Parts: sequence; structure tokens; C-alpha cells
Amino acid sequence: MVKRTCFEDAQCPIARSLDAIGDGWSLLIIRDALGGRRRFSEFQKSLGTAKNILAARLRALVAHGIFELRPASDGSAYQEYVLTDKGKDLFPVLVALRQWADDYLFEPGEEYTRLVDRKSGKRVRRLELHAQDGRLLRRQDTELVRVP
Amino acid sequence: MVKRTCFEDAQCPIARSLDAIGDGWSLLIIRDALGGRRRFSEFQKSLGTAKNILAARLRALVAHGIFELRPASDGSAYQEYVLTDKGKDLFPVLVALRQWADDYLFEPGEEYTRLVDRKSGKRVRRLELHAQDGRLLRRQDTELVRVP
DNA sequence: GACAGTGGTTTCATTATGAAACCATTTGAG
DNA sequence: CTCAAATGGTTTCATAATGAAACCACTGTC
Repeated sequence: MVKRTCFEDAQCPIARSLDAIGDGWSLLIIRDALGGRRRFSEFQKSLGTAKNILAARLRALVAHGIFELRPASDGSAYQEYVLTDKGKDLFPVLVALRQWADDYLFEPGEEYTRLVDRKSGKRVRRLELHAQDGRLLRRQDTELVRVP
Repeated sequence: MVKRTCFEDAQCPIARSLDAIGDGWSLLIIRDALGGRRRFSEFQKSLGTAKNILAARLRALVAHGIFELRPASDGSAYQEYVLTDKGKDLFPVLVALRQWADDYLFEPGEEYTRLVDRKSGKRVRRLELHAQDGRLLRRQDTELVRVP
């Protein structure tokens, strides 16, 4: 069930991330979960996935500790899939993908959703990367070093 | 050749991003390209992908405008795959994935690479999301609004 | 001119994905 | 309480993607 052997013991953090969530549906499920969905049928309706696929993905995400199963909050006998902290912390990944898409994958008038600051209602700024001392860093200002 | 029909006309920016780069190899190729690799054989050696898969992926990435083919910079008759601005701007996505992995997918002493500020050599800070007025925003401080 | 390296393509086997049917349990309506 | 519908899946089967290996044309190297 989703067994990407070549990534599994990869040293690269990006490869590891992709092993956990790099399958095309996972991030959409997590997006929905961050939007408040929690029930199997909610995900299924929202995503339009085949039920077997969704079941397999949710099982894998639970196994990875990104979701956990909990008794339904409305008191019913069913269960809910809720994001763990690990899952919630994928938020920046989703924001990065969203901002990139906004920049390059949408036509000018085509905007569809907007991520806003709840307080002001205004659009958020671009994700920023800073140095320890606070300087704003561009890609070229950074470097990847190996620590053995 | 990689035809994720259910994402193609998706309105959601995240779904669109995943349609372009959400296949598991693409981001690793782009990671390598940001690290300076440009030739087919460099990618192939580094990633260990089957050549047919790599060829298909590179073709798709070129078609998406993430890479472009250019005559080799060393004057040989071969060509190089170089990132366009669109491709380079996936940097924040990679940083987000890396930071998440560092937090959750590595054991304490297991660190492997570190993204540093070139000037100081010190590790970069976490990606930050700010409001227009500069306030640092957490996930809960944001909201997704539909713009029709 | 021989030989290795580059950048692929082709073929075939394996694996993942997806659609549809099915099913046990739960819930809601009457 | 009863029955129908909804929930949360699993199973089966077809199709599509991936991967390994062999092959091949062209390039650079000696």
C-alpha cells in the first residue's frame, strides 16, 4: 500500500516529506481537514475520490501520525479523522503551494479563494524566510550545508 | 502521461499546484536543479530514477514552464534543463517541506543537511506568514475566503 | 577510428489508481 | 419499533502509471 521504497530511508528531508504526503491526494485531504472537515464522507464528497483510495490514504496518514481517529464530537457512534499537531504543521506547505499557484497557475481575473488575516480581512503577505538576525532572505542568500 | 484529470480544471490553487508538481519526483528534480544540477545524467545519477520516468517528468516540467531546455553552457552539443523563474519560485515549497520534515521526520541526532543564511552561516529561521501590517500570523489567525 | 558517455526510446512486468458493486452497522423518520 | 437511508468502509476487476532492462543514435575523447 503506497510503498515508495526509494524514498523510505532517504536522508533528504524533502524526500522524507514526500514519502509521507507526496502522493497527490494527501495534501488535498489535509487542506480539507484544515478547513474543518473530519468525517470520511465529508472528505469523500469534497474530493470526489474513490472510497477505496480515500480509505487507503487516510489509513496511511493515520499510520504516519498526521491524522488520528477519535470518537465523533457530535456524540454519534462514528469516528472522526482529526489532524494531529504534525498534520496541522503542514499549513506552511499548503500556503507555499497556494501562493505559487496564485502567481503562476491562475489567469489575472481568475482568483478563486484568498487567504486572509482574520483580524483585518486583508490578504496575507507572501511567506518569508528570515535569517536569525531578522534579515529577509532570498533563495540566493541561502545555502545548503551537509552536517555529517 | 501523467494525466490527473480530476485536478486539471480544479479551482483550488493547491490542486493546481499538485497537478503540476505533485507526482513525487518533480519536487526532487527541482530540489536538485536548485542545487545546481542541469543535465539529464546528473539528475538521473542523483535521483536513481529510471531513465524513462525521468525523461517523462522532465518533458512534463518543460511543458509546464518550470524548466526550459537550453544549449549546454559548456559549449557542448548537448542541452541543459534549467529552471525558469516559475521553477525557481518553488523554493518556498521546498523550504516548507524541509522544515516540516526536520520537525517531525528526523530523530534528534539525525540531521543531515541544514539550510543556512549564506552571510552568517547560521541556520535560517522558520518560514513566516505575516499580515499586511506586519503581524506574525499563525494558522488560526488566517481564514480562507471565497472570491466569486 | 575505437570506445565510453550522453540522452534518450522501447518493451515488458509490476504496482498503484479508480469505478462499481457490495456489505455491516448506525441513524433518522414515521 | 420498524424500515429506509446514510455511514464507513472492503472486494473485485479494469486501466493507468511506474520501474527495470535492453537497446540505440549521437557526441566527445584518445
